[in-house]
Amino acid sequence: MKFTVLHKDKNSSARTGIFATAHGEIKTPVFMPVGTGATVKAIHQRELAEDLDARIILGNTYHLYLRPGMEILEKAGGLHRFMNWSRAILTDSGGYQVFSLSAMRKLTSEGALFSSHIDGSKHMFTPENIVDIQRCIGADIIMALDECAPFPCDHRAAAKSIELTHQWLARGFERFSGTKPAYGHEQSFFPIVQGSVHPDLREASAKEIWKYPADGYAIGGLSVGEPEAIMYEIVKIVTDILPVEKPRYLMGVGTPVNLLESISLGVDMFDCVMPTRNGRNGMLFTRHGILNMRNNKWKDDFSPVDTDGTCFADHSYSKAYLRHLFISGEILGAQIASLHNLSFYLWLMSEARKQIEEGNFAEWKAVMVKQLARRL
RNA sequence: UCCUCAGUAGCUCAGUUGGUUAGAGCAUCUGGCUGUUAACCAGAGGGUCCUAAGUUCGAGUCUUAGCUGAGGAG
Repeated sequence: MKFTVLHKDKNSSARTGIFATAHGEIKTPVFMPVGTGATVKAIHQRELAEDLDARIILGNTYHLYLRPGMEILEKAGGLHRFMNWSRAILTDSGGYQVFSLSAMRKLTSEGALFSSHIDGSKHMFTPENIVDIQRCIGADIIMALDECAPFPCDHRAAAKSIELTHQWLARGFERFSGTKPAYGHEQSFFPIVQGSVHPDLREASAKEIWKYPADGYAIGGLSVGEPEAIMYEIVKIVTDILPVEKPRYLMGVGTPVNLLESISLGVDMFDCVMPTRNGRNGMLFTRHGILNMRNNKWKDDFSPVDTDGTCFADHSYSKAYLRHLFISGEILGAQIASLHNLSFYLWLMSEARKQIEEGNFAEWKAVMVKQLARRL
C-alpha cells in the first residue's frame, strides 16, 4: 500500500496525504468510523458510502473472532463480502480488549488468555494467531497485538509492558511476513507504539517499531484517562520520531478538538467510538459546540438539527423531533444522531485537509477549537 | 342501608411484633461516555403516608369517626 504526502503545513507538522489500498484511496487526515462487530452501530452501509462517503472503517478482531467466528467469515469470503462493504477495513488486533476486558484475561509469555464476555469460553490470543485471524477477516490493515497499559502506570510497569509489546511485535511481524493474503488483495501490517506517559519509553518504543518495515505506524495507549496536555506531549514525541513518509495512526482518539490538535502534531489517521456511542446516547457534536439532545430546552425548538450540517438528516428533522425520539427511546434517534456525528467528524477532516492545502490550518484550528468546546 | 377491601412520590407499589432522616421501579431533570462487554452508566429533584381525634415516651403501622374508590349483600 502506498502513502503519498501531498501538502505540508508551514506552521505545524500537519500534512495531507493519500493512502492507496486495495479497496480504494483514502485522503488523510482521515477519521475511521468504528464498526466493531461487522457494523457501524445504527448506520447502514449505504449511508456509510453514499451519505458519509467514508473510505475506511474499523472492525475488531476479538469481537469478530467470537461472533460470527472465523468459520463463518471464511465461508463468506471475508468481512468485506460478509458485510457488503467494498471499501477499506482496518481491524484492531484485540490489544485494546487486553486492556478493557482485563478482569477476564490472563497474560502469559505465549499471549493473552481470554474468557469470552459472551459465554465465558476460554480463548488464547497470540501475536501469531491474531495475524492469522486478521488475514482471514481480510482486513486491508492488520494491527499488531499490543498491550495497552492502563493510566496511571509507573515507569517500571510501563517498561515491562513495552518489552512485552515489542516481543509480540517481533513475533507478529514474522508471522505476517511469512503468510499470504487470504483473498488475493494486499494486506498491510501496522506496528503500535506504547510506553504509557513516559517520554523516554515512548521514544524507545517509537525507535523500536520503526525497525520493522511497514505501511504505517500506530500510536496506542493514549486517551485512557491521562490529562490531554500529556497526551499531546506524547503524541509529539512519537510523531517527531516516526518516518514522515508513512501514515501515523492515533488509536482511539478522540474528541473533535483532540483530532485537530493531533493533526497539527502530524497524525494522519484516527478512530473513535465517540461519534457513534455518544450519538446513541443523545449527544451531538457540531462546529458550534456540543448539544445534549435529551435536554428539556429543545422540546419546542423546531429549528433544524444542525443548520450547518452536511448530511440530509441535519436539515430533514427538528431538534424538538430528535429530542422526542430520544426521550421516547425510539431507535431512529440513535440513527439520526450517529449519522449526524459521523457526518460532522468526516466534514471536520475534509475541512482540515482543505485548510492545510490552502495554508490556513493554524488560524482555522484556533477558531474551531474555541467553538468546539462550547456547550449549546 | 349494611359488609369487605383499599387509600404512602407524577404513575405502579414495598414498608416486619409500633422504634434513627419513609423506600423501590418507572417517569422527570441533569451529568458522563475516547483502538465499543455501552440504544449505556451515574447523580439529583420530588412526600400534609386521605382527613380529624385518640392511645403511646414514640404512629405510615394500633383505636374511633369521617371522606374517597373498588367489590359484594339486600
